[in-house]
Amino acid sequence: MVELDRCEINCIHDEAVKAVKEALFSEDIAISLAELFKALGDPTRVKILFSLMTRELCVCDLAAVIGASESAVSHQLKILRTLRLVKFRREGKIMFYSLDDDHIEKLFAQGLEHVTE
Amino acid sequence: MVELDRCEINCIHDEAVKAVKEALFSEDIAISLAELFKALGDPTRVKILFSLMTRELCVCDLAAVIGASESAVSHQLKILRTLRLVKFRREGKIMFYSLDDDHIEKLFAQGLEHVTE
DNA sequence: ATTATATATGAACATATGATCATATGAATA
DNA sequence: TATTCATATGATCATATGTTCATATATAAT
Repeated sequence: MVELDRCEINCIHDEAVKAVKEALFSEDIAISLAELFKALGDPTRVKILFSLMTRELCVCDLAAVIGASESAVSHQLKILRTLRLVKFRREGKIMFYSLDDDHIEKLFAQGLEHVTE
Repeated sequence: MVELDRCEINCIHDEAVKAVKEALFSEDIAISLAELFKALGDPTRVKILFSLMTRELCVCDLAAVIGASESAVSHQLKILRTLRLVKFRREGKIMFYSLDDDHIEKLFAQGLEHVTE
């Protein structure tokens, strides 16, 4: 608040701030977006999601593929489920997980472009 | 390790694990990808980046637009700079920040699709 | 019914993160 | 060159995060 006052007098470019503020999406959307990206922001979850891009897998297989404990994988799957990034179906004792939609593929493709360029 | 042994006997679908393991990218890439997404996984940084999609802005303007302290913005800009998500140019005392490439726009577009559907 | 198996969940712990405050830097101006 | 201003940085602290271990649940098999 105090800083805003000082700033308005000295440095702020008023029209720029006003214009950008109007274009800025809502707090809610910013938080949702951040939550989505945060879910993708962990190596274990990245590996889980990338593994599921090939085919559906059970928790045990996922753990073996990415080299993590089944408990750790299960915990991370819960986060991915909450954000509707993965879905699952039960077959007896086994839960098969798969990607919930194709957004992840596209996000990964974009992300890889940035990372590998 | 112990769990792997137990698992191999009981639950693992060997060919599936083998196939997916081969398709899986390297540990390094997984970590880089996670770092990129993690950088996008914070409301303050999301707002900064989205603001910069409209036009270049100085630290002071950014702080005013998103309603955060200039110090907080500066700290976050450092993270974004490290990951080559933003670039900057100096004009006297003022630093103007802008997006470093167009990947962020595409990532945001994809992310918004998921979040708002 | 009892046991085994696949997965889920809760508690605990170490580490990471983001904001704030104080201070430092670097450029313009008096 | 002394001061002011815009930004950067370091320290600190409260909170969040991810793993592990122990335990619970749900299904299948005996």
